[in-house]
Amino acid sequence: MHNLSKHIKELISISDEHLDEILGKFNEKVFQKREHILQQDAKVDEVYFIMSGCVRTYVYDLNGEEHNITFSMENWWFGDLQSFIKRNTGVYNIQALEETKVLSINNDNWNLLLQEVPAFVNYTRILFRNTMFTQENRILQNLSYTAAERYDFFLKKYPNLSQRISQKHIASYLGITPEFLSMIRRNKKD
Amino acid sequence: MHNLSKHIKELISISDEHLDEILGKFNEKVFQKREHILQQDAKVDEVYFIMSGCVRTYVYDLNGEEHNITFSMENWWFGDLQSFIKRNTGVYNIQALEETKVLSINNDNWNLLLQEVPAFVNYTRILFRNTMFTQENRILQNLSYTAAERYDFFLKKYPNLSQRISQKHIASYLGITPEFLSMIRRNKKD
DNA sequence: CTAACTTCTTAAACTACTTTAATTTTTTTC
DNA sequence: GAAAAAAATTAAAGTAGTTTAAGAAGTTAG
Repeated sequence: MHNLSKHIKELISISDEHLDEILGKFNEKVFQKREHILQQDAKVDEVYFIMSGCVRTYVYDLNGEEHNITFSMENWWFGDLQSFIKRNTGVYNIQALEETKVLSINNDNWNLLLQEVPAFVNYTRILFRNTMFTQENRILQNLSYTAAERYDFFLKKYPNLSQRISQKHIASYLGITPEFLSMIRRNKKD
Repeated sequence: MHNLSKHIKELISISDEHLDEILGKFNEKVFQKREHILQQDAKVDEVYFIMSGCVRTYVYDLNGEEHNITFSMENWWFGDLQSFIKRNTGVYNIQALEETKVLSINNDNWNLLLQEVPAFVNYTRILFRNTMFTQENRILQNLSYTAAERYDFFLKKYPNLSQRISQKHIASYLGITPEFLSMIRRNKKD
């Protein structure tokens, strides 16, 4: 449970009892490489904190093409939060890209913690806030920069991810084809 | 102060005393059409809730071109929240597109409310969460759809905004040139 | 260790979107 | 209410990114 307590303590101040109360609501799970953790239209009852490994969250567009919305790795949260909170069936697909160890929490326990542990309200508040900032920057980049520039930003922001994830998936995350990413990489060498 | 109390009550349950404590920390302000509310590199000490009117938030890219990141109108919050919270100078420019009446709250009062009114923590938590969801959907749309499709989504999501805001600004928000938006509109008529 | 499969690269033809520039329409200002 | 300024339209030429297709390199499974 070590990673998660560290993550919580980095964002808020909290007593050890409250921390234990939070940690007690989580279960450990392991997903194999290529295994699907969530599927579109399926029930969503959990969100996840990653201990080790890496996942991608993606959607299908109207032509049935996949688009990677986000990658998540060690010490990140992931899940279909919109569906989890609104109690709808899922809109995202989430797949493990490596063997991935997580801590999961279900909806009942999530709501219990929100009611009983004010520090958890504050922790998730800061989580949401930080995610909001990250997304704001991504929207800004998509509006303002070319694919080659966005690829450079990606490499700088997630230097180790680019070694762990196929270029096909990175291209999809950047909103371009794998062929065009390949061309960008060739041009960078000169 | 009516709009804001309504907005708060729609998102959380709260006592009248706590609501008054929150509302007491705000000031009314009016910005004229075309007036700048925030400028990049300037000090950011306030965030805003809109009573009436409409603003745009934009950045300059490396070529000095403007890009509209977001429009905000009645009953929405706006501001350079990243800079506000991190106590940095601003990265966004915000301009009133109409005469705009707002309630403003400064950083000291914001932090006071977070410390003294647990309901305010919860309220801002839900604000951040909803913004996160909106941004997630926008990223998804930018990855998956053509400019013409994104324009349709925009019209459906903000039907009245398109009458209040110039096409130049809508084009910038969609990440295309005004000329191309003009062509999209012409093709829609046939 | 080899076969089967998936990913990556290259290149040529194509399309969505941009750029430039000129004209028309709308809005602002005095 | 006329003059000036800003926004919208149109069209032609140009460019960033896609599509298609084929071969090379890397990964996975038996």
